[in-house]
Amino acid sequence: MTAHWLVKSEPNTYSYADLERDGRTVWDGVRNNAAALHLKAMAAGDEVLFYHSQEGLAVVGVAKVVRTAFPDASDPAGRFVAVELAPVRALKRPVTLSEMKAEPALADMVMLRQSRLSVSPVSDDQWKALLKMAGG
DNA sequence: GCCAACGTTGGC
DNA sequence: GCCAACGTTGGC
Repeated sequence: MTAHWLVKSEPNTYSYADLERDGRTVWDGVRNNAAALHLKAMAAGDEVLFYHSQEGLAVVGVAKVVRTAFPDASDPAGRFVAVELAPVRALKRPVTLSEMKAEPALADMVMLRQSRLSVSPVSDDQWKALLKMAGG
C-alpha cells in the first residue's frame, strides 16, 4: 500500500504544467522540519496531489515520487532534503480549496488544518474523496 | 494589502 | 529554557 501526500506550489513559480513539460523535477527548497519529515517518509511510487497556492487555490494534478529523499543541494546548511516528482495526470476538474473546505470527508486533512505546511500527508479516504470530486 | 498562523531567532 | 520580536506563508 502506497502512501499519499499533497504538495503546494505557487504556479507563478512552478505549475503542474511546468512539471508535465519537464517530465520530472527536483522538489527542493522545503525549509520546514515538519514538511521535511514528510519528504523523508515518501516512498518511490507514492502518489502526490499537486496544489496551486496563491493563484488558482486548487488541486490540479497527481504526481508520483520517482526518487526518495536525498540532501537538498540548495540548502547550504545541509539540513533539509529533496525528492524527485514526475507527473501522472492532470485532474479532469481541479478541486478548489473552497470545495475541499466544504467537503466533510476532508475536514481532517492536514493541509486544511495547517495551512502553511507545504508538504502534508493525505489519508486513503481523503485521497479517494478528492479524486471523486475531481471527476474520477 | 492585510492579517492569522506559526516557525525561528536571539536576548536574558 | 523562556518568550518577545520578527519573518514567511498563504488565504482573503
